[in-house]
Amino acid sequence: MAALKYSRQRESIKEFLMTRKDHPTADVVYENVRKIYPNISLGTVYRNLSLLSELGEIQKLSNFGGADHFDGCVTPHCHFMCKKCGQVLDLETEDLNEVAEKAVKNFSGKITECDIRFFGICPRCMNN
Amino acid sequence: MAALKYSRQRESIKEFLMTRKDHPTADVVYENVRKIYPNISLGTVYRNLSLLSELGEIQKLSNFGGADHFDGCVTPHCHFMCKKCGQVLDLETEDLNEVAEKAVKNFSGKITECDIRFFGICPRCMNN
DNA sequence: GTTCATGCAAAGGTTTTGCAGATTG
DNA sequence: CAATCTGCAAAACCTTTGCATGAAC
Repeated sequence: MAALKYSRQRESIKEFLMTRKDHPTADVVYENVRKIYPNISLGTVYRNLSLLSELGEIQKLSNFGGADHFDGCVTPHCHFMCKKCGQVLDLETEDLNEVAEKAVKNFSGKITECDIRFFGICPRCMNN
Repeated sequence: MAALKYSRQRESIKEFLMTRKDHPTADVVYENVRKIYPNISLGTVYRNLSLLSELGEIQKLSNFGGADHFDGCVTPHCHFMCKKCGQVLDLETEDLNEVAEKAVKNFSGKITECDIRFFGICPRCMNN
């Protein structure tokens, strides 16, 4: 496995994700990190987002529809997507993964992960 | 809203999906329906898969990484994706959506849907 | 004959990749 | 100096769309 070397771009991407409580797409990350490193390329952003999520330092939220979203917070929690504005929010829930895995019947494979997502209208869109 | 007209292509796409218990991607649907209608185009397959899922006659599973998968069975059930072979399978579970929605705390928006997905190793890959 | 569906091909959006040069250790 | 990372651009991938023709009603 390749050794990891420091890169200021990667550091900046991670820092940016930490400061956001929404869950930006790669493109949004790119636009923002570009304010600090104007020459950074989209390819580098994608490469580092992939790398960071393999390392478990960020979370990749695949397929809430269009582009992937990224979450700087890796403690397990559920997500909610607003069908009106497309925003992805964190949800506070009771511990669900255990419950979910217990609910599976007659399966002879091995379950290693469970992902629960909610859809609906977000608080902000409720008032419009 | 536009009136719906019969098309043998749409019929064939739906029939094909009904006979499959796995959850093929648009591309697999295309390859198979092509055996019956060699001139059908990928665009038509996509258009009809979209239409059928809007009509509620099939289910679109856009949550598993790469291409979308389609399920001819519309009764609610959970899905499992094998991390080794990429196959998407049905899972038999207790009724979970209700449990899940009750577990949400302190949320002032409105939840209309909940989607639970499982990942791991499928029975077939366990034996290899 | 009007409307909708099709086939084709081009374009759209998102993500990955090859490569030469820059950076890190 | 060797290994990794970057910027750039091209390509890959999946899906949607415009348009002229064909099928359904």
